Amino acid sequence: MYLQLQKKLGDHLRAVLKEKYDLQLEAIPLEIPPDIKFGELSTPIAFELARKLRKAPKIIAQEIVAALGALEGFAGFEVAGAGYINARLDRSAGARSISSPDAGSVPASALHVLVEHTSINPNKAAHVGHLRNAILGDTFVRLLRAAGQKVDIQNYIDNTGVQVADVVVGFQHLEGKSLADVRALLQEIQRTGQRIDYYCWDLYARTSQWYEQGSEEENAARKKLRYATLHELERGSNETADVAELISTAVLRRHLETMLRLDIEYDFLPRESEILHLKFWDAAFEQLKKTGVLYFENEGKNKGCWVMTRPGAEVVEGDLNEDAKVIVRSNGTVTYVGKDIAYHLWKFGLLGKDFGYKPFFTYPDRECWISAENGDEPHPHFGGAQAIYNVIDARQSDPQANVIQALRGMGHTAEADHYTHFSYEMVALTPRCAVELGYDVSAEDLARPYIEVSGRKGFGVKADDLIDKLIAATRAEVDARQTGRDDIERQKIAEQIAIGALRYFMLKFTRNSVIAFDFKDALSFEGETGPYIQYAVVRARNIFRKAAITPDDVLREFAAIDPAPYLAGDAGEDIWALWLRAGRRTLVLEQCITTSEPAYLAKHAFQLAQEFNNFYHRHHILTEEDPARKTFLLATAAVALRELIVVLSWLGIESPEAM
RNA sequence: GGGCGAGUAGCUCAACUGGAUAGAGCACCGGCCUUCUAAGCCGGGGGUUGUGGGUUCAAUCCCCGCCUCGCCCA
Repeated sequence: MYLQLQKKLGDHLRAVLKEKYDLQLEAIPLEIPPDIKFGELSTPIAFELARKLRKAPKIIAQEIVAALGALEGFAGFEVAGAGYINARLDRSAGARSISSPDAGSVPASALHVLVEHTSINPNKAAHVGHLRNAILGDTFVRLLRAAGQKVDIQNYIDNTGVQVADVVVGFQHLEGKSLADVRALLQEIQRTGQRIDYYCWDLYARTSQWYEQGSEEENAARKKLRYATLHELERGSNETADVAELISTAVLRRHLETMLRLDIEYDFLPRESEILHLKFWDAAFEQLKKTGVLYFENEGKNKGCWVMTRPGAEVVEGDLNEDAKVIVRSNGTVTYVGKDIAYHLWKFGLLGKDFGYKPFFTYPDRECWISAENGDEPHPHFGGAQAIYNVIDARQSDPQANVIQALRGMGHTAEADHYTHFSYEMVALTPRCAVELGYDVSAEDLARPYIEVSGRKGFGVKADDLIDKLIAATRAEVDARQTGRDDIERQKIAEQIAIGALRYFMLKFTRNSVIAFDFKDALSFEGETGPYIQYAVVRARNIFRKAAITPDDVLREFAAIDPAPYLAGDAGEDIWALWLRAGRRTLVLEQCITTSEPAYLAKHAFQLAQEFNNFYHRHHILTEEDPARKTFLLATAAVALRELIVVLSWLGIESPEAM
């Protein structure tokens, strides 16, 4: 409702300014005033025009208001303060619009987008940092889909990188295991219900330490082993690569299981191994050379390398650019950014090559595919998107900028413009949390506000441990409250609340704020949390259950009464504020998408719940004696309930039947 | 050394991207369960927005300098 009215007022203002002052303005600032007493929409446009028109803002505002006349949906316009123009809505019409069944619907967009998120190295268990990535990515997918876009979800798997190599070194050289031994171990772990990703978590940390624990000669030999292993993985078709394939695939399955607990699914898992073996790079290299993005360096420290100019760098023609980004090293190996350019050409359908596809993981309602050298037929096709979002932490902004720069340099301007590095800050642990987990914390680290999680050190909170802990905590609460429900019902409610708490916790912070993780905050179910919002849903549902009427029926009855008397004056102010908030959903959705910031929707959900709780406390519905007023109050609850459920679902949070 | 991000209430964070009296949660203090579930509601204290300048009718937000912290690149 808000979004349409805002656009309508903006168009009308633009027309009035054109007519009256012959001014063509592209964007007219429209905002929601800090207090309802200033109306529902306002604009400070008169201040902006004061200089141009050489008149006092107040005079301009008065002239504009006089010229605005009447506009459908609005009750009137007025000048306030030093020159604000405030708009008052027609509250009855507003409430009608918000209560209608198709309120907040958006037209389908033709845009085909690709969101990549999660992308955990398949050599260890997922930790809290990965949870932030996956929850942000999954939520953003839901928002794009809510806006009518067609979205493919990809989870890129670096199965031939140094991290997987390290854990393979651990299996082969620290534990002395053969391919057959590893296979047997996997079966044993499966049989006994253990978690291979947990096993690797410890082994990876041990291996990382092992590289530095020996004498100088030993360490040098170990590092050599590390790179020899890495090269075996990249080459493929050897026992070491087979061990890596077994382990990384098993760990990947565990990651998908972990994420499924949070209701996070994927469509396609492109792997580094196929990017290498299907020679994506060779195709990209030709294009990069042809377009002049890459050039061969003949002198300086990058002599013998293929390099590209960094974004924003000022380069003087003919001068040596020592700061250039190396894409192909002098020994002929390709850097990570080089492979990434090839992969991103594929994402936009510009590479001229495709993956093979095989089914990998079955969800209740669909299949998740994985890349393969020789795929199955038939298969769905991925890639060739018009816009992409890469959910990758802020530390990768440099390489991401390089990939965008390369696309732009190759002439793919539209693609570069629709390439979004959806960046976010890391999740760190508070020193207190680290101590609580039993880690050795140096005095220096104890003084810091937070300590970075490190897979190499085995330092962090594993995702499944956190989820388990959350469910145990919510289960204890549910057991105390829901004495009339059986075990299965209680467990389901406990899981819904636990996941709601976790997802909300990861979404309430804006992306560029570092989360200093602490169990006390993450396990909190009061105040600005997921469970607080879920509780508001349950309260609303209880009203309808006790009243033995459905929200839909109430809204049909509501269509027959005039809400004006209940929304007018000071008495109606707080209820009208709740209706207004309910009418703001698409406005917030649009804001979230244009800024790639799901936190705004999380905040909106909380404020909606807060206003509903306030309303719930102030107006006792079931004992209301005036039937028309009762219908009005029930309709208010129905609208709040509908909005809460929709908004929570966009956040990937379920709305429990009871709490 | 270069680049990016951050610094707001005791703590954790917002502030619709330059607008009206800088807001929430937690913590603390005091009230409210015979009512549609208290995972809730109401009230209270708490601020020189790191710092010095500048632009503007208007700056937490933009520009410049400085101080802290974090992360990348070399």
